[in-house]
Amino acid sequence: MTRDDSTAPAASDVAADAPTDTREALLDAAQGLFAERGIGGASLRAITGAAGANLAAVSYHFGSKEGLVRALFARGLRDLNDERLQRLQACEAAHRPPEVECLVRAFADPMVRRLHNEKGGDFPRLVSRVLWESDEETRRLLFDEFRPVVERFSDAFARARPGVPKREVFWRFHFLVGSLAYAVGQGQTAAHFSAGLCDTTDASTLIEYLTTFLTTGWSAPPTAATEAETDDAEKSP
Amino acid sequence: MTRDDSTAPAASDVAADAPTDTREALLDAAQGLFAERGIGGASLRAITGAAGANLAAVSYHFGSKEGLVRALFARGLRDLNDERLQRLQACEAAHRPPEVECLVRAFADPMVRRLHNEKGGDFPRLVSRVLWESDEETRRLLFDEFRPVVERFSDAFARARPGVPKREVFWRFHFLVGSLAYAVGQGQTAAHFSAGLCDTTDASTLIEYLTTFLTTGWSAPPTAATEAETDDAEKSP
DNA sequence: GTCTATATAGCGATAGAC
DNA sequence: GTCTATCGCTATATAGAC
Repeated sequence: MTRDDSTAPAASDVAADAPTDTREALLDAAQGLFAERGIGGASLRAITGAAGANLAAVSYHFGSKEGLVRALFARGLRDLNDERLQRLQACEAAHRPPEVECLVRAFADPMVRRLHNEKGGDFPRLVSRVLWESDEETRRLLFDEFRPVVERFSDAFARARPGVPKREVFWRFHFLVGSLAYAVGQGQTAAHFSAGLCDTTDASTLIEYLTTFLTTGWSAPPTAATEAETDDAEKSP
Repeated sequence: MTRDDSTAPAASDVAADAPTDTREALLDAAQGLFAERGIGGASLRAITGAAGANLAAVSYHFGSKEGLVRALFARGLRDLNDERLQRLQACEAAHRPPEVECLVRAFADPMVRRLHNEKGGDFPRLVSRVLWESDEETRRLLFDEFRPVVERFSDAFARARPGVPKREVFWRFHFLVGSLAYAVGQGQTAAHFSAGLCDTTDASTLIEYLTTFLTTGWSAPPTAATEAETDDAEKSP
């Protein structure tokens, strides 16, 4: 009898190198091309071509282009949302109420750091692009998965700056998102206009500059209202 | 002989109601649809349909879709650039060096105010969208007309904050542009996540909140560098 | 699971009648 | 200046062979 049946594949010629061979390749290629050209601007032909797959593979694995986008958001946001919320909890554990700088870093840092990960480095740019995307339905796909994070952070910022009316807190958070998304998605524009002085590949400097600017912006007292603006704070006019 | 030739159009059946009849209608319709759906997302068929014109009218008046975009940028940026530069000069005349808040308002106010002009109110949204547009060539069309304004303002901000290294000035200006463009182009998103608390139609409040946040952000001292960062200021480390 | 071939639809651009 | 008609191209999606 031969004992080498223990070394034989024994009914399992499972995945060659990845969870599924072409599925991940399609997701990676799509992430890069969507980030570069926008979702409307990257065709399935370009994506399947870059992934070394056949055009019909998208329909097989994801059903449609929208299914591909949805799978992409789900894959990328799971990690990003988790990390942001985890760091938010750390801020809340460290100080009560949490400190603004800690919240700014908790929101911005996971995004900026991912910019230069070898794996999935295009995801922040994709998110940035979709925030401005023309198609309302595509934005909704992202927002549905994003909403819990937005609500938790808005809430934390409101507790960190109890003197600022809720409405202004929302706007400030909106300004923060805009700065971050533009920095992440259009860093090349900064490099362009600054004649190379702004270095897109230097994530550490970018996150420090962002934190300085945004944290200080949050430190501003509430904007004096032209009329009665007594939301839930600032008793005296 | 009939004398009614004097009542005949006599060589001047000039413009019915506008500089050129359909040309302006095409520009207005294109501005609205480009702002709403993006340049790639708005077809010439949709634009000519909205303008009540024929599909071939775009080719006749502008040569191509790109020619239409170019004419749109030229029409809108002429006024916007002029107003921004004029207000910048006013800041420089009032104080030497100019004050940061004056510069922030000079840059942001002309954009926000246009949001609710009956005429051309879609132009700020168009600019915001194109800043993120996939197509590099389209962005270049905008940037070429935008560059003088960017350079003048970067320079003025550098003089207003002489303690901040040039590189950080560029990044801060980049953050400012991102906040402004996102607020202008995606105000509806703020309204959405704030459950209506952020009112997109209230330009006055938006400009005040923006000015508060950005001016305070600019007031931050230079970010402490991890290594020697002696650009042109901050002599002592 | 992966391929070829094709159905269906929309795009920008243009020639030529009026 | 404005229209109709059409060319040439590319898109997504899918049916059916392997």
